[in-house]
Amino acid sequence: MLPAVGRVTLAEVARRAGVSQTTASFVLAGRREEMRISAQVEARVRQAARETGYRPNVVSRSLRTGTTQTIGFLSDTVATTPFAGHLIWGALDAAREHEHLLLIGETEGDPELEKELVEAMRDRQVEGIVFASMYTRWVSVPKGLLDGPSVLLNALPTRPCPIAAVVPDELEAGRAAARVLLRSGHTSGIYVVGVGARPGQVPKGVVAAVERLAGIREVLSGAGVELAGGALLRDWQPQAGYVAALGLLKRKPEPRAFICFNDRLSVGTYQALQDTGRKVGKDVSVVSFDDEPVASWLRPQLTSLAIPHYELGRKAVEVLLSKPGPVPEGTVHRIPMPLRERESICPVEATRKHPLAGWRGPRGPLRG
Amino acid sequence: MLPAVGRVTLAEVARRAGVSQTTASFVLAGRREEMRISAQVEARVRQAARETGYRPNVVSRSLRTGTTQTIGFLSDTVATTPFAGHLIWGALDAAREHEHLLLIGETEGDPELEKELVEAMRDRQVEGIVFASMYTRWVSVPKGLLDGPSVLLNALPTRPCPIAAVVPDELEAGRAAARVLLRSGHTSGIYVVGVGARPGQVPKGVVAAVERLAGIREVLSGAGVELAGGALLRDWQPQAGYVAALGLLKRKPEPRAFICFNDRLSVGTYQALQDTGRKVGKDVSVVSFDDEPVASWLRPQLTSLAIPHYELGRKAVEVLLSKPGPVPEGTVHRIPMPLRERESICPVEATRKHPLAGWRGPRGPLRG
DNA sequence: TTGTAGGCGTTATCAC
DNA sequence: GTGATAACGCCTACAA
Repeated sequence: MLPAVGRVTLAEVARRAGVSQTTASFVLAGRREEMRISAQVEARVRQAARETGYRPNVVSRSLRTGTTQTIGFLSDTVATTPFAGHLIWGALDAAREHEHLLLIGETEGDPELEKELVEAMRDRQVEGIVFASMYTRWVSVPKGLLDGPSVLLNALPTRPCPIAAVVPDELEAGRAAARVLLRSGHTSGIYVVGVGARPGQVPKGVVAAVERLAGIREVLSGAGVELAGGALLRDWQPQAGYVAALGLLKRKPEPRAFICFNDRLSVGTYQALQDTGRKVGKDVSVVSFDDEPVASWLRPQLTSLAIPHYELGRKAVEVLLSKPGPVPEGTVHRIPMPLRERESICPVEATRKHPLAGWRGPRGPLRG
Repeated sequence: MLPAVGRVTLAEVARRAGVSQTTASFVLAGRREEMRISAQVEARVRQAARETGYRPNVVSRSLRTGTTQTIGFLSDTVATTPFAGHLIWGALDAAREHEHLLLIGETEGDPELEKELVEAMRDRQVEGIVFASMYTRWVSVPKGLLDGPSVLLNALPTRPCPIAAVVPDELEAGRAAARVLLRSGHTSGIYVVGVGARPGQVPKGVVAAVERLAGIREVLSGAGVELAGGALLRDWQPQAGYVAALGLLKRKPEPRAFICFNDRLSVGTYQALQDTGRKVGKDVSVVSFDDEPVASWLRPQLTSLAIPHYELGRKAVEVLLSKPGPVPEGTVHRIPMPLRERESICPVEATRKHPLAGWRGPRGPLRG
């Protein structure tokens, strides 16, 4: 029944140092000066602590002070997306900088489980909860989350609520993708893979789809360019991308550029391009999102807008730990998505200054 | 200074129910019968608890009982390998089945950090610590890990110590890889990518390399077959695999099968094969290890021996929670690595019964 | 400058 | 059957 067998308590340290528990406590809390405790006594206490290998029992301290130095990290799934670990990694790093540890839980999107785990964490007196999604989406804030400090990570609340959210800046990423193509001279034959060409033609509930498309359309139309078409896909996996790309390749105007809404779709698109005898980065440009590891494994290497998982995780914890109070409804922190420029974009013609200048149709001078 | 603002305590419940705290405690602990408390009183207590939304404070309970219902999960890195999340996932599931939560930490392989985090976890009175590595390797058990219950996950201790280990059965996986090739008629021109053909020609410290190679050689030599060669690589990434495979393709006997020591090497090998005009699954077989997602994205899909991350994570927690005591030195639980048969193996000739029967040289009848 | 004592919310021992 | 009362280990107001 003895808890933590073998651990030495503060009382024991005090006894060995020949002082009261209070004195020992003050010394070890670094409040010697403040409490005007003699240096001699301090030395004795510290020595006793060292000799016995004393470590404060955080549980009892928590009970007394109400601060557990622990925060909860609750996500829908920690497993399925390869780079999701970086979310946790960032959170972990930020937490450690504040001398906190992370309690994690996985909800699998089950509201019942969500509630249960939120409670299990609050029962353990966590100082706050990060509620994370592995891909950016709208979530209904689970019961009990609002009972204490919390922050949404990679997720937006379906209904306005007084809790901050941290998400990638998908809108700006969409703009960046469009700019990459414009910069390299593309003005027609641009197709999107994963969503349709019109607003609203997106898989349900996927924030990234909506915002990326909006960013793309905004920049494109700003340059007087229109999307030639697209393929709305619910399943953003290579196989679906392959089939979709194959279909788009039969359309007119002939595709000169694909904006794939994630790297897996790009994998399929590459295969379709290869099967139809086209060369990525020469005949056709591909720009993608997410920057999973596979992006740099592909040949030619894929240009992609990276999801800043690590930074997202960090930021969430920092927001949580900095202002534990309620926050104006709709507070959203957007983290930039860095552009990783690689080899999947057709080279810019040196003399081409304006997006439209020098354009000579779908089969330009680059391919003779 | 009030901890957990707004939480109702047991005392409050007892007051509302008009009973003593003791009685309330017994009722809510389900010990009514044992304590011979009237059903009426029980009802009153339960109602009060329900009305107030009472939840026991786990921290104070922990202080009293010494059981925190929390275990620590410490790993070298949670982020870099895509499927590592499944380790955590398995651990999480097993933990939840025992009503435990997981406290996680990342050491980045830094011994100082390891020690710190082990202590931080023990300070929080975790009931045990899973010390995990993201790829199977030998680790020196960090200071303090042996001070309480613990288990090694995906790791083996460099020196014998009284702590159980849970690892994938790499030896058997090596055997399985070899059997796959023998079964399909390969008896020469078999090359390994990632390690050399001889025992000991492996990257330092990589358990998987040693054991997989041993398993392969055992089965092969049992069938009177020799490895034709290999390429010892320290960096098991696609680029290295590409270069290595290109090199091996110039060797004699001409390669008919590659055993790639992970899927990333297979990605590079596929590219080399393609660049030299060979077809995987027709001219050349490829069998691989790990079964990362990319294995099924490749065309043709890659046959690979999967690392059972989920099962590993589960098992570790189960071992930890089932026997919290010291364990005979050298206790190792080996989890089978399932073979995922896909399309990268040359089809077996229907009439071929024995591995050696019907073999007609490196360019057999399959390719005319 | 140091020590005494009370309390954080539970659980558990023992009287009544 | 029920209710004081004493821990668990730590922090801190207050007394000395």
